[in-house]
Amino acid sequence: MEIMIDVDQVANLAQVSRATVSRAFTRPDLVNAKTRERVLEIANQLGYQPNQLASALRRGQSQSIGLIISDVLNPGNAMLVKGVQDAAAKRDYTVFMFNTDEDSDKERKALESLRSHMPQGLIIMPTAGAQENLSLVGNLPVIELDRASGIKGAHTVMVDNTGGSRIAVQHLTKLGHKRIGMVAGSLDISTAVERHAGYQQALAEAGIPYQANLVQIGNHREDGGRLAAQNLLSRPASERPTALFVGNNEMTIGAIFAARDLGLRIPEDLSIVGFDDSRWAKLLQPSITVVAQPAYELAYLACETLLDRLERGRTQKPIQIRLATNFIQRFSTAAPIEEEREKKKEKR
Amino acid sequence: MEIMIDVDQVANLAQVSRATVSRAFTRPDLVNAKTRERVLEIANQLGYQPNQLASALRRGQSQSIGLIISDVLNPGNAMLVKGVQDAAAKRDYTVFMFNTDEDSDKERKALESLRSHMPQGLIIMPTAGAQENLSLVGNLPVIELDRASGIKGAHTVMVDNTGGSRIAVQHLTKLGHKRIGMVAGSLDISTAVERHAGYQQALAEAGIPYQANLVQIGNHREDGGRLAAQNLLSRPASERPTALFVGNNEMTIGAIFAARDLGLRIPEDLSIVGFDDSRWAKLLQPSITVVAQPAYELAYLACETLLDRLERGRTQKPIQIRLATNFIQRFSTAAPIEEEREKKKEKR
DNA sequence: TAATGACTTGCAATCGTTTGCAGAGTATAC
DNA sequence: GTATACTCTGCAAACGATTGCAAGTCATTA
Repeated sequence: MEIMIDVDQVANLAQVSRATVSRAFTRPDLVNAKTRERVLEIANQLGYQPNQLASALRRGQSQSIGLIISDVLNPGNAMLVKGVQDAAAKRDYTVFMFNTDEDSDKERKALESLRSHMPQGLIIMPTAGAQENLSLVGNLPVIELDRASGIKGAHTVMVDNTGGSRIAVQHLTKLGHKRIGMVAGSLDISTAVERHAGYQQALAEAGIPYQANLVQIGNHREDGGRLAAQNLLSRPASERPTALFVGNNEMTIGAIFAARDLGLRIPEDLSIVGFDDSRWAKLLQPSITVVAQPAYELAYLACETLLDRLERGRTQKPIQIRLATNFIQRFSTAAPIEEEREKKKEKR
Repeated sequence: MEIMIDVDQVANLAQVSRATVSRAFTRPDLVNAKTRERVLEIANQLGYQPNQLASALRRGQSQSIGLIISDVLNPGNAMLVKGVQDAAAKRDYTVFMFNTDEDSDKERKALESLRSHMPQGLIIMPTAGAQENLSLVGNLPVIELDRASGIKGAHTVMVDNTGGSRIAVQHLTKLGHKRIGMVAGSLDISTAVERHAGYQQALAEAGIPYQANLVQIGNHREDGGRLAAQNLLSRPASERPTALFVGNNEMTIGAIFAARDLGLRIPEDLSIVGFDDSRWAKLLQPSITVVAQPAYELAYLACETLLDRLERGRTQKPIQIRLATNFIQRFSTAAPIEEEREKKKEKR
């Protein structure tokens, strides 16, 4: 990399000034067609590429954006990363990625670090403390991805969590389930709140009273889901939920393990619906019914929206996009056993 | 972000020169304790942070490294990303990540784009065309992660693919399998070659002749694995392998589907061992026996190695690190059925 | 008292681009 | 032939930090 060649070298060989070389790249219309060709030809031969750092410094535009995500290890988030990267690459932007691991402090550090790189915009999946942290970035254009920080007037690109959850739980009520448990995420995260709301709506619609003790909060990870599900499933059969709606992919794994630990068969003894699709949901036997999110599209769209905004200038109204979720019925749900018995009685 | 404050603003308020402010941050020993404190105090109040771009430009050191990986969506790769990021963050380096999707052209583009950001080093999971592409980066310090590009004298940090595969296949031969198939990756990738070599070694040790037609090449993805496995498993029972060793995680999924399609029970009719551990390998019933890779550690180590090299200067000899794999025996393998019969005969 | 040295600080050049301004050259209109 | 417009190019000043060099202060030493 010590062999970097700069404008001057190209300029010398092409017998023009530094300025002309620069313009040949950035304002082709301003330079004579012949000279431009000559310059580009020589630049190409030498393998010249404008130094982004210098260019960004001078223009005050870095041609890069920041991406702050909670954890790449979650396959759903990896999708988000990919979507953003692809959209950015398509328009020749570079992305700086940081992981917060759901930790507000790491988020603040990431923002500080990011700031000194002069990104032109930011896509963030905010942690619970984002509201405060985001003041650090001044008036940098920000798009909140997947969740909302709660900042008023923020631009957001999210899925319809409430609607998705509602359909999932409707599916369960239609099967005849009356005691439907939920393993919810921590309620300081907007997605968790919305999914919980969808659960409540579907219950209400089915005329089933909401029982707070059927909702357990997990920590968004496998162990949290397992604990929460254990709590719900180890109750005596008459109080035990016959179906479980789980608020994200990792916790669904925990819930499945909990069911297995207790010897509950899926779907005979317990119906399960999870939020987020995944490799294993398709692969398991029985495969798991889920609310799938268009994660890639979501992220791609968020990035495009951000870049549009950067290039077309500020918009007056906050952008707030919601993408629909996709309910995928597989084989982890069935009518509850009591229900079966009642049907048999009726037939006689 | 338009509210960026620069050295001069701090300098003015602190009644010192620009130079002193800069030195207060970068060479604290060179400035009087009292002034330094005053400067830092004021800088802190204003929320001043040195502009990385300007700093990098002037010093010729960007405090950043590049990371080029084939695809974040593969959970194994996501681990690599996390490992590199964590190691880099710990030492205040920023990482530029690019995906190649195993496409040589994208790799070249990534390298070009990277170059203009003046990274100080590069960690790359090379594609098949990397040997050529890497000439683009001049003498930038590079570490090859997970695979080798084939460039002589390159620095590499990889796992012991051959040894790991050998143990996996030994496990199968010890169970009594004679016809062991392999779904291998494309042989222009070093890991695929090495894993295939381990397979051959284990067969040789068990006195089983190598049969080329028991080895099918897949494309590293699920569909490729499925096709390859279908080919092997749809043969008449007398020619069909009783066990399968699959070269990576995605293809293992394909192989499992292929087995299911053909109504083969695991492990009764078919034993399976995969390379790479994963969520679903633990979760499936039966859970899948695998060769696990220390992906996070591998990446962390690769990044540390690179940064050490950057800070301590060039090393004379190429660094070549191999980490051991971990064989995890689960429930997807068993003795072949013929073997069982023979045992019963012996008992009489 | 003058000289030596240690310790601080500031000046100004520099990193590689971009770009406002002005000047040179050519073409068009009167 | 002169005025006007237009096209193209170069000069030199930025962008925001770092750093070699020189100069200033002060204490110590001969």
